[in-house]
Amino acid sequence: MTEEVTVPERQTPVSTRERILSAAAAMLADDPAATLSVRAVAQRAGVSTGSLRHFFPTQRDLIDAVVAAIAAIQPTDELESALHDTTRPAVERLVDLLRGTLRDALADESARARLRSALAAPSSIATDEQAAPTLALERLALRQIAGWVTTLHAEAADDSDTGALQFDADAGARFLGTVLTGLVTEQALPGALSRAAFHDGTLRIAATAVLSTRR
Amino acid sequence: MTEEVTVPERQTPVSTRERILSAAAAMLADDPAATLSVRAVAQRAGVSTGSLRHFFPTQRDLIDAVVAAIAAIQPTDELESALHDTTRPAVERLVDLLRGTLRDALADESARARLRSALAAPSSIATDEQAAPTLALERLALRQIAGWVTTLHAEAADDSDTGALQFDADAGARFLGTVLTGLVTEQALPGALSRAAFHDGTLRIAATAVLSTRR
DNA sequence: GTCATTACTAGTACAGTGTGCTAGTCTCGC
DNA sequence: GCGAGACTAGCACACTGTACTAGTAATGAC
Repeated sequence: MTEEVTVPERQTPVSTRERILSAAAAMLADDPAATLSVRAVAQRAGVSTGSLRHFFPTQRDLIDAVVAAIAAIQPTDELESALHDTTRPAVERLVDLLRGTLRDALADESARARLRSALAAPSSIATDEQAAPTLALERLALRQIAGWVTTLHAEAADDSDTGALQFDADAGARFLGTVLTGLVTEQALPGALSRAAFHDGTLRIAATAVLSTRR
Repeated sequence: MTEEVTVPERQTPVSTRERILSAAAAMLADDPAATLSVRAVAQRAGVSTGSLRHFFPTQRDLIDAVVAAIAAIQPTDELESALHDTTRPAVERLVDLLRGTLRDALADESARARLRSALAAPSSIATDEQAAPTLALERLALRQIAGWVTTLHAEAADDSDTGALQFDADAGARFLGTVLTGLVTEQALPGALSRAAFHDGTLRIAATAVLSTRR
């Protein structure tokens, strides 16, 4: 019998499920473009693939759970407070929010490394299945931007004409996301200094475009 | 055509490369979301994976070649002629031009490689001196876009109010360039397939924004 | 108490993926 | 002839997701 150990450890101090989720989240933090392969997550969590598959029968289930967990933690920036400062034009506020997002992205030292690793991925064609983590996180970010756009657009439409028929906040958010991606990429390219001066102009054009979709 | 057969068949009636490409194109026609796995394409083309890999060392090369072949059906030069096709809305024409530019950029493997290597540079701070080539090429592209914008904007301002005070074509071109950069980058990231559907929407927002700078 | 049902863990097996590698064939220039 | 290079074929490796079985621990019924 021996029973030399494990008396308290026997009953999972942290549940296996928790360990799996936190391992997956850590991997996603290391590399947002990670595929979150079942085996890799299980190994990092220190459990077997069988255990993992008991809680998450399919990879999709795992990814959904991880993204949901991350989404639950999402804190609200102080930038958000500027969102409702109605003393300033809506476009200016949106530009501020975008500028803040851009600044955060550029300030992150590892951002460029992650972008590079994503681009250097061996098979970056990747089926949509493999891209699921990336897409899910992207959707999360876009949802936040879409929230800003919806708020500001409703407000703008309020003090002008009724307008804004069939306004598509998702398309606007996606558009703004693309603009930010472009700015981040350009900033990682040579000659960044001479381009930085144009950021505000570009952001203003983009913000104006999204907030004046009436017509 | 009496002699309907086989005289030239002895020596690869259709080159292996052609067969591979047409097989891949056929598979893409069957299912636009097909993954185009190396083995599946080789089997459908009736060649071995080794042969396929001789012509297309990597899956990326294969897909690029297929996309390029499909894209080649519609040459770019005629896009320019569409610039002055006043029967169509200016925004539509600008979207077409941008779409063509984007397509060319995506089909160009060396463009991706350059983007990757530029981002991989350890300290990409790089003085503006070193960045001279990059900036020169960029200026060239932006000048072309600025030309389009100027032409189309002048036309649009013509049939509406005088407007367009202090219109800045350079800022608009730079903005459009950033959008294109963003799209190219996103397309190199995982999940590109599911994002491609939004390209037109994003380009249309951008084009509209640039061409309606009056106020 | 015993015992059965359930929850969980571990590990293996299979089919599929991209890519590296070697060995063979074939054709062309000398 | 014959050597060099283009081409072809196929296997091996390291991955991937998932199905599957076997074993262990906890829980509840009786």
